[in-house]
Amino acid sequence: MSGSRRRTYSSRAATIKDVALEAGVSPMTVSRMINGKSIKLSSIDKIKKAIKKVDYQPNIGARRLSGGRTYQFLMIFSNQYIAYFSELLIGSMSACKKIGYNLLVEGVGDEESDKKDSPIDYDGIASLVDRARVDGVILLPPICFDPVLLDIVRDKAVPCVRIAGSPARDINLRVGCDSFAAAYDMTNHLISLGHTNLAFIKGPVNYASSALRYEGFVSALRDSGLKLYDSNIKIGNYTVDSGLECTLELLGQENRPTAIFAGDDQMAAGALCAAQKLSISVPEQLSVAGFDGAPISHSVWPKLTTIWQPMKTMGEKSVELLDSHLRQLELGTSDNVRTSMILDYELKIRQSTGSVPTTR
Amino acid sequence: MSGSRRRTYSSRAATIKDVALEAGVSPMTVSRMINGKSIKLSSIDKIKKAIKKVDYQPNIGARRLSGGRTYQFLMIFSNQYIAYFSELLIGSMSACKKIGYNLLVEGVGDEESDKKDSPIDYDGIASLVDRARVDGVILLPPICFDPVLLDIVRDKAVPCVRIAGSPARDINLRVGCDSFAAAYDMTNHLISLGHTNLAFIKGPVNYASSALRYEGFVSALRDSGLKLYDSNIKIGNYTVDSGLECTLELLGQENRPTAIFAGDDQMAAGALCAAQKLSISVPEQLSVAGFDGAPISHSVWPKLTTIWQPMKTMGEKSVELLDSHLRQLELGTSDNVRTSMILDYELKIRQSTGSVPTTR
DNA sequence: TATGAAAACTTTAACGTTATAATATTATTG
DNA sequence: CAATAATATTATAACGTTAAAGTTTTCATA
Repeated sequence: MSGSRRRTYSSRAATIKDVALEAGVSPMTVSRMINGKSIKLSSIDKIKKAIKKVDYQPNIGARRLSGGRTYQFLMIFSNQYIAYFSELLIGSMSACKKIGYNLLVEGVGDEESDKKDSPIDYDGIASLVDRARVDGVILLPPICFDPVLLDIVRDKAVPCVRIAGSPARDINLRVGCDSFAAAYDMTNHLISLGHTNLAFIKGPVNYASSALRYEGFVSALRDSGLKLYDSNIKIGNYTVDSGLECTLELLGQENRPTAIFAGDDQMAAGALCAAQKLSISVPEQLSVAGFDGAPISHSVWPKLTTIWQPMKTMGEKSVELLDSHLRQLELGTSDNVRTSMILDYELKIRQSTGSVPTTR
Repeated sequence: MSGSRRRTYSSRAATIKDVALEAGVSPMTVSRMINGKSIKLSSIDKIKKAIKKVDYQPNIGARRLSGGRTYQFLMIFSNQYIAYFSELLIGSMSACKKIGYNLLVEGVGDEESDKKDSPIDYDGIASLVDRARVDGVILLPPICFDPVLLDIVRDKAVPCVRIAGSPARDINLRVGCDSFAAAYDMTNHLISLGHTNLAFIKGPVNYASSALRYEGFVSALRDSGLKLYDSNIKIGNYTVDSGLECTLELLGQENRPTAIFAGDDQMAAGALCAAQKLSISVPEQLSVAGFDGAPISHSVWPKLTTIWQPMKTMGEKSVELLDSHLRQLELGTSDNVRTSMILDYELKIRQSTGSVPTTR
């Protein structure tokens, strides 16, 4: 009975038993407390103190083994938009660590960004949810718009958070920014610089975010009484190359715009490339704006004026949302769940936008 | 006795017991087999078949609870070089999934890339290794060069893989590319284009990778009998801005180089910015080469000629190396451990390098 | 062939948590 | 205030694996 049987570690981590002993209650009461079940007020205090005193942290292995949960969330991202997710991932991971969860990460789609069609391995995802028995799923854009994937998630009846533009379908957990308002603000920034001939490069048509950003752009123009030329609307696919293509078209036109608002930073970077190719200087002769606040936005020259989104926080919040949702499910408390979280964005004015050229 | 007591899932995952029953041996034999202990040949076959038949996958929670291991690795990266690690991370995660491990991820240093000094929270790391009881640590560059961190890892006696340039100190597990050879090759590529006046932008002096890349450059010059001007060596810090600064200096000189080899892609991107600022066209008037094959290398225009490194594979291999090291430790088999893995790089010739300008 | 040592295997108990069921306490009602 | 209902607590068993100890088999040697 002299201590632990097998552990070779020098020090032993505190267990729930230690807490119980310290607080003078049974281990089960401590467990109930940790899991948010109802507890006598007097006990709550004692247990909290005891937890702090013995520096207790739940053993995830034991929890998983005993309980119905797996204490794992699954984050699904698109291999085509890796840049997007580093910060999100970091945020989610740190939030997971806090609540004693593990985060699985799965990339879907083809890794070559060249290939147009990305055959997603739906069966793979489905079986992953089955085998790994994750307690929740986090869907990153753009796959959070994928109808097949959404159906799978719904069929598996696994809680799911979408990180993205708009509320949609049966999945009601969501973290995002107000894309419409952000695009509206950015457009007004351009208008305030004196631009009257503005162009917009949309993202893929089947992404909800594309539409919202575009609508914000259109609304701002309308509210300022500015005309929107059809020829100033191009459709890209959130890649540098597509931004370059679209911009070449835009700048090759008769009635050339003085400002280009790209639906994301990749395409905005492409726009910069195009301008450079044509020896058009930014921002003197052309203003370029992006969206996302991706790393690339300050790796190019001039640095991109863009809409910065709190990616790390979005990652954190998505985990917290899942967690509170699970608690609600468990307790049977219904309805008063917060299902949607809209976070603040920031309009980052940098060097790629400037006042409208006087002569032309 | 009617089935499981509490699980609410519809189907039950196969356990080691099921395998044992199917194979006609005891669960313990199956366990021993899975953990690489010596087993009779005849049994191996039966058990393998049984595992496949019942579709068995070890329950990580139970393993962790029972055994001495935690089945967790910790990956430590620098917040200042996030772009670096997405692919590495993905590789490591997928390898972890294969061997039933979890991957914790921890960023250190300040997140603002502006700040010059990055106060690393060493105590935080130390306590993380303590509390989380990770079975192994993966150190990404540049923190794999940090002497304090290396000391901590050694003191904790936790197995550690370094992903980086050179073998060093007491930590002998390592995955990387041959930086010297890669830089040598790249330099030869530039020389083969006719350049004779080459410049190099080094990374921070205390990073081993910086030195190796630089040495490769120097050697190639020497082997071709080319002169290396002191004024053509600048020191940056692996950021776009520093690349821009250094390049402005280089191009402001009397004896202006026709090719600039930057120690990494970020600085190479900065070099492109500088050229653009000075209206020097790349590659017509100036060739620029990078190193790493980072995402940014094909987000700029012209696309960067660079040394592509198999980041994803490096991530995978680092996990596999840790795993086999742990097995060796457990079995007591010594010495014949593979401690270092050098992977192939690729010289990606893209648009930022071209033949030496004829007139100047 | 008997003997002992090594190798392969099995039994038992334990890891730390929570589900369930049984018990104790508190609150509510007639 | 007794009786009942509601709430809070506790005891027990189980989750799936592996360490340690005990048992059998295999193999080499006397």
